[in-house]
Order: sequence, then C-alpha cells, then structure tokens
Amino acid sequence: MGRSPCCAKEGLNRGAWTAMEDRILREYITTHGEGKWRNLPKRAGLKRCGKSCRLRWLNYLRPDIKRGNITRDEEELIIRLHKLLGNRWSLIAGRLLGRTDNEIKNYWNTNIGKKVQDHSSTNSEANITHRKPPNHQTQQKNTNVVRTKASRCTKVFIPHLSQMDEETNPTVQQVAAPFLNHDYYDQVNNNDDPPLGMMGTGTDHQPADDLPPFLNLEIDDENSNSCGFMVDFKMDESFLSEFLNVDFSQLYSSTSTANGGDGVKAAISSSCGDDNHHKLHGPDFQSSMAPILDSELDWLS
DNA sequence: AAGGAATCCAACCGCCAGATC
DNA sequence: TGATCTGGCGGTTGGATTCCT
Repeated sequence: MGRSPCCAKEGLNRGAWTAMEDRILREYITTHGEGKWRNLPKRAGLKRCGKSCRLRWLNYLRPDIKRGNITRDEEELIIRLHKLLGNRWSLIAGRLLGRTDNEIKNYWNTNIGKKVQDHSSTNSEANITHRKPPNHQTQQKNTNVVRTKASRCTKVFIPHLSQMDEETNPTVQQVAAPFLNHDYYDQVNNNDDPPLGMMGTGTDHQPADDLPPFLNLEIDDENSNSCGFMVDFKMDESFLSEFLNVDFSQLYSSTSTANGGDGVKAAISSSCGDDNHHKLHGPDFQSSMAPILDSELDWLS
C-alpha cells in the first residue's frame, strides 16, 4: 500500500502564487515559524498543498533570499562545486549565501550546463548530432564527482604493502600505510561485531578506532589471505565538512598529476591517514578548491 | 507587426531517508 | 519491528517572456 498523498488535491489552488497568498504564508511563518507543513495550509487558511507552501517559502519568500543575477564569482563557485558534487543542488546552494537549490539548478540548466554541453560537443566527434533542449539535458558523466548523503560511494581495494610499487605509486603508499598495520589487521579479524556505520556488504569487520569518522575499512573477503583492504567512504554532511576543510593546495602540489579526480582522491586519503591531518586545514573553501579544479575549468573562462 | 521558436524559471511530481508511532 | 508520516531532494513541466525571422 502506497503512502497517502500529503494533502487532498481537490479544491486546492495550483500554479502561480498570488500576492495575497504570499502575504498570508509569510505572516503565518513569521508568527509560528517553519515546519509542520502538512497542517500549515489549513491553519493559515491557504488553499494550497503543504508541500507547495514549503517550496514557496524556501524558494521565494524567505527573508534571506538573495535576489538578482548570479555574479561571476558565484558562477565560478557553482561550477567548482558541481564538478565536485554533481547535481547535489541543495549542497551547492548551502555554500552560496541566499541562493536556493532551485535557482542554482535552473541557472545551471539554462546557462552553465549549456556551456558544458557546447564544450563537450565541440570536443567530441561523436557528439555532432543536434543538441537536446536544456530540460532534457542528460546527466553529466562526471567521474570525479563526490557522492554524498549515505550513498555507498565506492570501495577501493588497497593491496598488501608488499604488492605496491613504492617508486611508481608513492601517493597510494603514503595513503595506505597508516591503515596497513598488524594491530589493525588483528583487530579486524578477531572481532565478531558488525561494523559501525558500515553499509551494504560489510560482514564481520569493524573500523579502527582512530580512523576519521567518514572513513570505514574492511578486509576484502576474497583477498583476506593477502591482507587486502577495502576502503569505504561514508559520505554525508559531516564528511563534506571535513572534506571542505582540507587544504587541497598543499596536496595538489604534492601530486604529480593536475587531474582533479586524482587530486581529490588523494586529498581525501591523505587527510584521513596522515598525521598532518590537522595542519592541512585551509583558510577558505574557494582558495582550497581552486588549484584542483582550475585546470579543468580553464576552457570556461 | 505577427507568429513561431527558444529560453527562462516558478512550481509540480515522485521518490527517498529519517523520524515517529 | 514494521507501517506511516514528514521533510527534503532532484528531475521535469509548462506558462510567461524574449528573441528571431
């Protein structure tokens, strides 16, 4: 049995909001505060769905909404954040004071997304067919996007220390070393408790106590004899907060490639296992992210 | 000036996850 | 513990506006 609709649809107004409706909603929320959206229309005397009221308030009536065109700085920040987060409009909006997720989403679809599409079409011989309208823009094939919100991002298999090529892959070596110690391996193998915060396929493993909160480790079942590890990132807001506090510029300079994805991956890893974690905190988000993504954004400027 | 095409953007829809019962 | 409620999110729609011929 499906869930009941948030409100009965009969007799409710739809479409554009009138000035009177806006005034009623604004006054009600000013007096009673946000929340309880389901009951709000009835209490406020609005013939609107609660969901519609919430949307109207969040996207239009809130006093802290910033009106006017997206500035050049804001656009650059949106591009950087989208490169990092993908279509996580609410997260992106959270980093732009006064802008709503809906506004940013619309702006992306009508402005930036077009540029991206044009750029990719000029760079791809296979993409010479007519352009789809913005509304039907396909999801970007953004392989470097950080997925957040409790979605199991990926598992990264880190082979045993001896299997690594220290000369050709020092970054992975540095990243894995703090985790690949015998104490942790014993702890994992001898514990019957299920992993805390482990999602999906975890069985009888447990993350080490000294790991950062957004990182889980588990022994790969198929490779347990060779001491293989699976790294599982727990991507949520707390992860994002820590992630955004990393000074990527230092990492950028230490990685051999200017590739944004590699830089980001290395940044995550290094900030986790490195003793220097606490001194990697950078001054502000934009300056921290800039070096990583600049190389991929040059064409936009 | 007219009308069709293109674009913009507020609003809607369906789904999901966490909270609550 | 499962069902239901609630808030939130991303994708999509469609009316209004602007542009183009």
